Amino acid sequence: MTAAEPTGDELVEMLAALANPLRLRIVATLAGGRDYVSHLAREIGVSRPLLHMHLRRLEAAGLVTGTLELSDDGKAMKYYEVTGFDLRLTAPALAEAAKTLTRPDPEQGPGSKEHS
Amino acid sequence: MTAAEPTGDELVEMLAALANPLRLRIVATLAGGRDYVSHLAREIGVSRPLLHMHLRRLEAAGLVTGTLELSDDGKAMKYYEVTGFDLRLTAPALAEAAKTLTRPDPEQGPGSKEHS
DNA sequence: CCATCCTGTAAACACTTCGTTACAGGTGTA
DNA sequence: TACACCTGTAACGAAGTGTTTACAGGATGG
Repeated sequence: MTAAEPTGDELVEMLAALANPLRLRIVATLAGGRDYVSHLAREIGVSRPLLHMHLRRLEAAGLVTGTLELSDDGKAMKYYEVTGFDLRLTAPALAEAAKTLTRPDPEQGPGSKEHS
Repeated sequence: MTAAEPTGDELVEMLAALANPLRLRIVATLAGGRDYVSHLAREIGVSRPLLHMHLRRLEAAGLVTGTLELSDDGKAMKYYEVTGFDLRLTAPALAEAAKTLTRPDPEQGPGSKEHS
């Protein structure tokens, strides 16, 4: 497997996703086995809408994946599980990743607010 | 040396410090050698006050260290350099770190806004 | 039909973060 | 004196983030 190194932008997104106590706990809990949203919310002790938002961020960063499945009694249940990520954070590694950063300063889409 | 694993809270702080394009670039630049604030600001292309703020965050997270030195012509110059951090981010490692999390939900200081 | 379980999303608010501008001081040199 | 460096910090606005509450639907079982 040996996942390819992420780009600078992807790395920032991953780090931002993990840089939150609640999201860190979500990943930690999922590391113990897959689970569906409502149950996971009860397990951790947060509201479902809140968990839903955090899971979206974690999934966007590629740290977890969700699959919609049907239970025996026909309910639609979304199961999440952790991906096999493996990041190494050292100064040289970060220097390498920084080479592929595309947004050093917040630049928005073209044609929005050009001055003279 | 083999730095001891940080606590969950410390890990979150480190990740939050690195989860920013500009700060990532700062660490990347310092990985190439120590530098003082004003020069580093010109190098990267940001204002000094802004760089100052980011350096404080990086230092608070233990990723860089700053030392105030006197140059040959007597100017006070603050040199920053990266520390020898080495973090491994995997699901099991995060699960281990999450055990030492002390702030699952944002709790602010006491006596601020108690209701009846 | 009503209750209970699952999903998703939008509105509103508090709070933090990011960035600029402006100011404070220090030293050494023309 | 004025200028060119260096440091630090406070004030302010813009933008992003985290959280709650409320609402939308679909499927099963009494």
